[in-house]
Amino acid sequence: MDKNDLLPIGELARRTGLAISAIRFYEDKRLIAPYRTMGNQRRFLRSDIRRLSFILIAQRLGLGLAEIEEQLSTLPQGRTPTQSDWQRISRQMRSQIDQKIALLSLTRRKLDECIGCGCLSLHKCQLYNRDDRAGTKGTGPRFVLD
Amino acid sequence: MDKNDLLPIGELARRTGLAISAIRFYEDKRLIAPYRTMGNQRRFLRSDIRRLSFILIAQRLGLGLAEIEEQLSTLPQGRTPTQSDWQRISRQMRSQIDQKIALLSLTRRKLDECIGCGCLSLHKCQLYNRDDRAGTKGTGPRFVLD
DNA sequence: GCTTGATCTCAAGTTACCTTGAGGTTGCAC
DNA sequence: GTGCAACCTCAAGGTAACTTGAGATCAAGC
Repeated sequence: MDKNDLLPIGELARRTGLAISAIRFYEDKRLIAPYRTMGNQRRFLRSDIRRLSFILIAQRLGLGLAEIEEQLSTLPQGRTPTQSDWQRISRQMRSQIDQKIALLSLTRRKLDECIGCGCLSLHKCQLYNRDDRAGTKGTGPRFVLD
Repeated sequence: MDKNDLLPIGELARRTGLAISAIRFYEDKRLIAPYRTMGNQRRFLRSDIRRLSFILIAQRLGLGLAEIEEQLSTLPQGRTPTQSDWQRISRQMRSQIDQKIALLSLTRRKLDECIGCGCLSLHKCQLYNRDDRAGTKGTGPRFVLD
């Protein structure tokens, strides 16, 4: 492996837009595992740029670092991930986006149904009606959202 | 105003599924402003259930409590919000959902373009290519995402 | 070989969003 | 009028995702 292929942390930070502290933090959380020089400085692979890209994208989709770690842990250890490794993980992300869109569409539909009466209950006004009927007994609606 | 229309905090918690501590916390953050009994206990309006519903829904859409407070502050003070007050605010929420869906669709489209090569850069592989060409000078791509 | 910018570790701080606990008070039913 | 569940305040703790600061070390050019 060519030495020029290894990036110091500052370079990686510049390339990804992340703060150096954030990258170190991610290492702490096992999202990334750089080599070390004899002097204990971190050296990253080029492919780590993509790894960090993945983290940024996945975060945007609302995943927590723990979940992201889970996804990343399916990448091969010891070697730079191949194109098809990334493809596999990209496709999974795509289906997560699909799910998110579906959920939002559902929420929108429910909301539309409620705009008519302004109840905001997301339950076809059941909550609203129940309140109006002064129903104080029974467990009542515990969760406004599914 | 009928006394029976006022709910103690425990009741509100039961009805919304929120923890009592969370409701008190929201009061702290000025998201809700209950009356007090002479003995200093909180008493909520029925319409506060909807207020809390709104908070829960808006949070799901990714709004922070501060932003939610901003929306809620447009509700009339001193009186129970009317149907059309809630309608106005619901419609605004709807457009926020629309925006969110649009953003996700865009992300999905970009991702699709990238799955072909597995680069994950969301920039039509520019990042990937640049790396492969060992371009170490220039500022380089600072932000992987828009 | 020396200087200087980049890097290191480790502890503590930050913001958002709450929960938990201690210690005390209220209010309703009997 | 008493008991006890439900309520109160205030301070501190918890988690996620980082940042900041102190004090020390590394690496690369001159």
